Amino acid sequence: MTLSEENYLKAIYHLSDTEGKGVSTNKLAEAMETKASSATDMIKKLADKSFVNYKKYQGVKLTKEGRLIAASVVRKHRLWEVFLVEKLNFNWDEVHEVAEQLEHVKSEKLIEELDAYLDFPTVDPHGDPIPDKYGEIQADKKVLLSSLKPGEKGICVGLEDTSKEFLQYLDKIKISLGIELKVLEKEPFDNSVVLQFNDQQLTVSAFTTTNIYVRKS
Amino acid sequence: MTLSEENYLKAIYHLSDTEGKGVSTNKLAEAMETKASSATDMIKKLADKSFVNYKKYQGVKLTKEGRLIAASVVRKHRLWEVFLVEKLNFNWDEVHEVAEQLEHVKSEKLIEELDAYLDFPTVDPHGDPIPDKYGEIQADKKVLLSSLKPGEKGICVGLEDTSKEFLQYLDKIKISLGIELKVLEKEPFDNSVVLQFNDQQLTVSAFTTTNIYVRKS
DNA sequence: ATTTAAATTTAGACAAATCTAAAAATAGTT
DNA sequence: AACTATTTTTAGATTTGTCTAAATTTAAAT
Ligand SMILES: [Mn+2]
Ligand SMILES: [Mn+2]
Ligand SMILES: [Mn+2]
Ligand SMILES: [Mn+2]
Repeated sequence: MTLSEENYLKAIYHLSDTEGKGVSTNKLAEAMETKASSATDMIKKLADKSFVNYKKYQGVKLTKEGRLIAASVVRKHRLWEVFLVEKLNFNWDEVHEVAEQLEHVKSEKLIEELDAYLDFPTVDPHGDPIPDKYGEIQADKKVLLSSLKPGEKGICVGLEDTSKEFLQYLDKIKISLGIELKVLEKEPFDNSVVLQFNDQQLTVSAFTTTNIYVRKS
Repeated sequence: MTLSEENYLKAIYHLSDTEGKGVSTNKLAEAMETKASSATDMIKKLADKSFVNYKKYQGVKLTKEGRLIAASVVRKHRLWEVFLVEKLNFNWDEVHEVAEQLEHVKSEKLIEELDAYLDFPTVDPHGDPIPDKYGEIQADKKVLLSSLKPGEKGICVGLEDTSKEFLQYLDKIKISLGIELKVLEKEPFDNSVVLQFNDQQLTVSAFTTTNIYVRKS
């Protein structure tokens, strides 16, 4: 596995929705910040190695083998993110670039020992689940904050958008994983929401409520 | 800096003796496990970027800038080796291959935080010094075990050969860094040496005594 | 059912890092 | 000093991953 192959498999993994449709060449190229022709080239190579199933013009789907490799890269990425935050004083908006590099280090022992050293975490610093060594993730019944009705409460357990900008915004308004959010009011006009948490009230935009996952409480 | 450029600079760094002579193309190619023609190609590229001084047929020398980059890679390599041994239960003969990968991860914060997390170690698990962030290493007045005369004692502080085989041999005979070795006898015939340590006596070969560094005690 | 637009693939080129084989330079030896 | 052996460089080819531009296929719209 080359670095590039791993990154493409990871991108296909993230773009694969649960429905049966394959990932389109354009979507893949966009995710990889490259051109569609380059994506086509790589798709062919991955298909040759039978990490993906590919029919011309029909998009790609991961094979069982390809999905395992992709999940293993995601596992490493997220374990390293935990390490950076828990042990090396990184903030949650600083870990991604470094984890992008660390996820490609090859050593079975390294990742298993790291997992143990971190006490077998199940989620990364952004609330995303960490696949086990067989590529399995235990699904969490989380819902978007925007789905809560006024009066309902939920614990913040994850994010849809994990961009640096959004993470820094959440830092600023003091929303972090584990915090309990109560929906006080919804403004039908623009779908903004008044939240209560930490003994304060704050109005947030529809963007914010559709990018935060909660477990109802 | 590409991965390949970093590895070549590191190889030149390790091959540079204190005398003024440059590193020969053949020596460099051998160290990189590649062909001389490939080494020449890379030397030209590094010279273009002024990381080395190069005159055809005269070998290469690192410039100040090249030496700093090489030292930084060595610093990362050795810090990661410490991490693997101290935190992740690696043995000293298992760390090198993984450190070869980790040394190329780019993040100023990562390496400085790792350094602090490890409590600013000065040597790696094999006793090799860790350059500081400016590429400086404080030289240790260590001598080869073979230079001790019968009756003299020394603390084991480093190794010349850090191959897996030698490390595993040292594990087997229970010699590790920090242990005190006393030379009881030298056999002129084959330069084998009778050592006393840990309340036991053991005869070791000339190879062993010329690949262990001690600080006289 | 054509025509137009969008998505996708192909063809050909390029940079990085490597190789083999051949040429050139240096070092060692008579 | 001339010849030989070794070292080093050059020339040309190869692989990987990328690009642009053109051709092809599919989807959408008359
Ligand atoms: Mn990430
Ligand atoms: Mn994450
Ligand atoms: Mn090492
Ligand atoms: Mn070492």
